[in-house]
Amino acid sequence: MQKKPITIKDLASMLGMSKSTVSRALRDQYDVNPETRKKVLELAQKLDFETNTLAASLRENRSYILGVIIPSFSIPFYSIALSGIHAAAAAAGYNIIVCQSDDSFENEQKNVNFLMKSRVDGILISLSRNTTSTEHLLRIAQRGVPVVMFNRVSQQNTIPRVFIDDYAGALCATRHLIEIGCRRLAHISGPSSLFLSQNRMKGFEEGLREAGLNVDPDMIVESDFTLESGKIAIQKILPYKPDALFCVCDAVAFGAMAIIKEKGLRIPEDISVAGFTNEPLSSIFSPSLTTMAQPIEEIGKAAVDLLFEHMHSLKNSHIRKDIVMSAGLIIRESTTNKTVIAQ
Amino acid sequence: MQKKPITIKDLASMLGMSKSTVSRALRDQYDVNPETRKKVLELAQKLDFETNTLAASLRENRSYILGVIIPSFSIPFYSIALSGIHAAAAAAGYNIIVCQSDDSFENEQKNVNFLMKSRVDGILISLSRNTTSTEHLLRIAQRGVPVVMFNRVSQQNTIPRVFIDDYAGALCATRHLIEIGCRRLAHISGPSSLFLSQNRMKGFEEGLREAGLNVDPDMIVESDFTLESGKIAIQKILPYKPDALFCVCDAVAFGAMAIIKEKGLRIPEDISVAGFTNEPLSSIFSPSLTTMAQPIEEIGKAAVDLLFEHMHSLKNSHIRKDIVMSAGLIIRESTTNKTVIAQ
DNA sequence: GTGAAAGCGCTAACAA
DNA sequence: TTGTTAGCGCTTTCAC
Repeated sequence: MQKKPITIKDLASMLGMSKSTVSRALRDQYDVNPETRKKVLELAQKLDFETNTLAASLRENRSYILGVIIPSFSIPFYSIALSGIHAAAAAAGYNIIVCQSDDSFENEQKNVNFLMKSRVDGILISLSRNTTSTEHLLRIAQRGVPVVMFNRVSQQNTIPRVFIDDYAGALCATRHLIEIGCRRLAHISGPSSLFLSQNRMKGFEEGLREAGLNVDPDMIVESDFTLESGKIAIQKILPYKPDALFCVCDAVAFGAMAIIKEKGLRIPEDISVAGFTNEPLSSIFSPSLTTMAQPIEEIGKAAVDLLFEHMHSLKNSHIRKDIVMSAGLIIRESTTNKTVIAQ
Repeated sequence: MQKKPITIKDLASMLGMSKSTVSRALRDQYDVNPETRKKVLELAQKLDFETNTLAASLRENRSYILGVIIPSFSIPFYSIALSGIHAAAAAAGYNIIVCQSDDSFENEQKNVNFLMKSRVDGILISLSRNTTSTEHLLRIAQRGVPVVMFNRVSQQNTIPRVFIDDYAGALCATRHLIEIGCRRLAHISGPSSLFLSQNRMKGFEEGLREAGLNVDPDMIVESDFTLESGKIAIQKILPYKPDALFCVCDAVAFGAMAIIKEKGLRIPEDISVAGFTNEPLSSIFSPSLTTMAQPIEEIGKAAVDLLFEHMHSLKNSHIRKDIVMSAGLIIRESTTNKTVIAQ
């Protein structure tokens, strides 16, 4: 059973002063006699007093808490992004509540409602795979709670966004594959409902077109970002004998590579493989994985910064709408150009 | 700027009834005229009313929120454990606030204080590497807020714990390495301050003793669970020519294997490698990694269950103290017994 | 520099 | 079944 915690009222009566004086002494923004403050702080320390933030938030009408909604804790990208978000929020005196949608739109709506009920001061969200509308977000934005989408953002840009230029990144990776001599390029895409997947797909297709290559629908298979889905997708593609594979993310590439090796094909000699994200393990996988590196922690930090801009903005000040970052090509063994190496 | 949200008072005045009736109608545990309830719910729906949980929690003296403290979001184990914790908590109508200590004792204490100030109903914690005392936890337990340690638990058992039998797991892995013919066994351990590391180390040592092998201190090097630290540790060990390596976790094993391969040594022919955890990638790493599989989500769920037991327990009821689970050996390529295979 | 008093939004006696 | 009232712990006018 929970014991009744000490309150400022307790402190006040023990010290023979009023609640208000104790309250003021506890924070350092008011004129309080140094003597008085000292006494208060000493007793508070001694009795392990802790301000009830529930009460303070209720009174102040702000909680110093940010809500974060992610598809899943288990996706490495979000683990890292959360570190960045947590750090940036903490630096500004904010704490975070993290919810996961499990890629369900219904859960995502529930998460939003929960965060609203909890009176968070702002919300960061990476959309679920099944989210097709952003009405639930517009609604809360209209209620005055700022929202920022990050990574998995929607196409419509009424709500500020922080994301990677996925189109350019995919184009870059595709050009690289073509430059090293590949001609039969395959792509394992992400869920087609996501703007992010669409853009990486478009970048891939543009890369092919640029080089005068055909886009073969049989060589494009959808995944759900998981290792397992990568394994399944590549099996559908292999019969068409690709000489290169561009994957929507590293995890999918890992799964695909496992199967490719299992079938006795060599990477990169028979098939070159490129991923997207640059997960920690991609540098030590065998072969190490060529990939488009994303500044993950920075994305998290940027999302928090942008949220603060919108939280503190006056009506007429100039604030950023979107922040677009770029991914950088890291060439590793999975796409090494054997001809070049031989020289 | 945040607009004033609708309150029950607003609803009451619009409907011409009292706050309490509205409050009662909104929850379904009171006798309220079905007609009345219907009207209230309809208006609430229409106006997007959302109970202010800050106020409700303050009044009810309970928040329906569990606090979770983990060393880092970026450790895969915790990503998965969080999924389990989140699901188990949600099933019981609880939400979670997650804090990371970044393996700093100071941060851990700050996290505890923050959660106490936020009036969470219970706390789940995996200790930071630098936590040597559990006084901060005993203090809050005494204040009536139940605490459960999971995974990284302390040796002292005043506080309920959920953990793996690390000693038995390590012993099992070590026996396996010896059974396949290895004689010069090395160990990359975790931070020696952690009970978990100590137990895995003891299990390793016992395995050697059982087989009449010496424990060579030069072949035991400490890591901090990261891939990088595994790379560094193995370099110190290689000069002593081990024929087997037992790592405190899979990430460390991945790092070590990368270096072993770089040096031109073969796995498992020259060195067999075993890990601990069974991370998703260990099955598709090259070579795939032999490891002690942990039921990670179940650990998270068990921790939540145990916390609820302590939260709801009457003084005299029988409640569990510790929950100990066991890890299971998964044999893969990194320790394949070549002699056997050749048959 | 300090105190008295009101009120944030909600729930729960107690009355009616 | 519904209303009245008090109060959770805090901050903040407004006096003094």
